[in-house]
Amino acid sequence: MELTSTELSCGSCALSRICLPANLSARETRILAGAVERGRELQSGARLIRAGARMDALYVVRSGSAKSCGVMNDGEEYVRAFNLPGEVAGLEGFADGHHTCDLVALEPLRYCRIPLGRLERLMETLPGLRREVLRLLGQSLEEAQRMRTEVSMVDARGRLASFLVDLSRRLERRNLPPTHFRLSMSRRDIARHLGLTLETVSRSLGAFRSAGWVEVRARYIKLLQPKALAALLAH
Amino acid sequence: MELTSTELSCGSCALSRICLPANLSARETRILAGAVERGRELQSGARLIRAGARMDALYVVRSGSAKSCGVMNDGEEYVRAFNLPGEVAGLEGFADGHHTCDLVALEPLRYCRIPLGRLERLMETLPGLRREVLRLLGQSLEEAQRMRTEVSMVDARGRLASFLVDLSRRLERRNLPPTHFRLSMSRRDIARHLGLTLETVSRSLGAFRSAGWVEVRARYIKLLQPKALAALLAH
DNA sequence: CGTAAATTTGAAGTAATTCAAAATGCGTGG
DNA sequence: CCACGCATTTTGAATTACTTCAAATTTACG
Repeated sequence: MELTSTELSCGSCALSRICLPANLSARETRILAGAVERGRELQSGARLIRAGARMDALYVVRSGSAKSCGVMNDGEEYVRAFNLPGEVAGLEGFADGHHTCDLVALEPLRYCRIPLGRLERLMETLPGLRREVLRLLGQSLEEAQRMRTEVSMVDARGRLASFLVDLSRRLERRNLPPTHFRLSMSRRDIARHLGLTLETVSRSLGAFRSAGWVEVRARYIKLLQPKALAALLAH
Repeated sequence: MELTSTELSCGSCALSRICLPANLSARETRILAGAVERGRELQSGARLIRAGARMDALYVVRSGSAKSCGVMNDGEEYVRAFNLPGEVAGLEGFADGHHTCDLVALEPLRYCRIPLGRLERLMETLPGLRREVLRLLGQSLEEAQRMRTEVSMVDARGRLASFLVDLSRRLERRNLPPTHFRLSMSRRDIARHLGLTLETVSRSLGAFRSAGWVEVRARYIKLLQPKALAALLAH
């Protein structure tokens, strides 16, 4: 039906400026849209991707949020990334065709799915898509490497500040309030992401609160002085 | 001259099983080789890539070794990776067309260079090359994410053990002695790579020596009990 | 409204850092 | 070849940021 197909098309999606089609021509976007499958709504805790599974598609968060996570051999969980709407997950599967971490919904989640076979065939003919996939991979790589040096060189407060400022920026890009938001992830998830314990995350947040930089009520965060947080990053 | 062109061709390069052509057909390798430029020998300390520079090519170490590094805003150096022969550097530039870290020779270094324009044109027609570049990016991403969780979850000795075991594996793949090698990087470089201080690296190596797991004489390392080191990783 | 989960707060312990000095290795020129 | 001097590495002692363990408090949800 006309309406449904309009809803499905990337061209009319609110995320198109952020998502994979961001830098594609209208024509390329239309063709890509033909390969995109829309997933049904998943509930919090649902697993979109499982570590070890064959990589059969790219997944894009459409609404809600997710974490890319796994467990170390000692059973400890780690969190590689949090995924907001428009962000592509599962790219690490390009390494050997298998995923190495789970993708877990943090709240009710809708997503799009681009089967790998169709993506590869489209990349053959669409140079823009080719460039975009490379850009996406490069961006994820850059981000992972930046996070790596951050975890090893910056102290707990610096890392938490960086996390909050980065999240704020990403929300802003999505036209969501950048200074007044709800964390969809637990303190434990944040800690596992930043290489800290949940107690240290809580204490650092407490320090920001005491300094008057943020307002914290459970998972609701208000950034009162984002610049003070950003200043922590400059060291 | 015939000889020179033979030397230049990827097909006859000793690294072809490890390098970019690893999974390419003979035909694709031949075509790719036509786009590869051979750099002159650089001396230790020379900078192949500069952070901030426009990404104009992919660089591959042909002999010697290099580090991918940069400086934090507080002036501290960090080391994202060490690059051995056959390893491609500068992939993070795909993010926005600019490099974000330097590539510095750790010893006399020879390299190959694949201009980006030619690479992109070749990817248009060579599906194998396309897949290989994606694989390479995926692998770098996976590696960066793995390192990130390692830095945040594993203690100093575990990280150093992981570094030595990984290096050993990479040397082995290159038909170099995996248990008896010379480190081309300083303790400081290793520390900056693992998110430690050089003193901690030295002390951890000392602990391995005391345990009879390694023999250390300056930069010469002999792995006496690689399995003991590998066991540290399993936690 | 009540119970389990999540978060905060507290106190003690520890691995790694920092600062400092000694020892070793390495290249250079006598 | 050996001696010199500088850079790297090792070793030592004190400090500290973060963790760990434990308990109180708040929040979420049936």
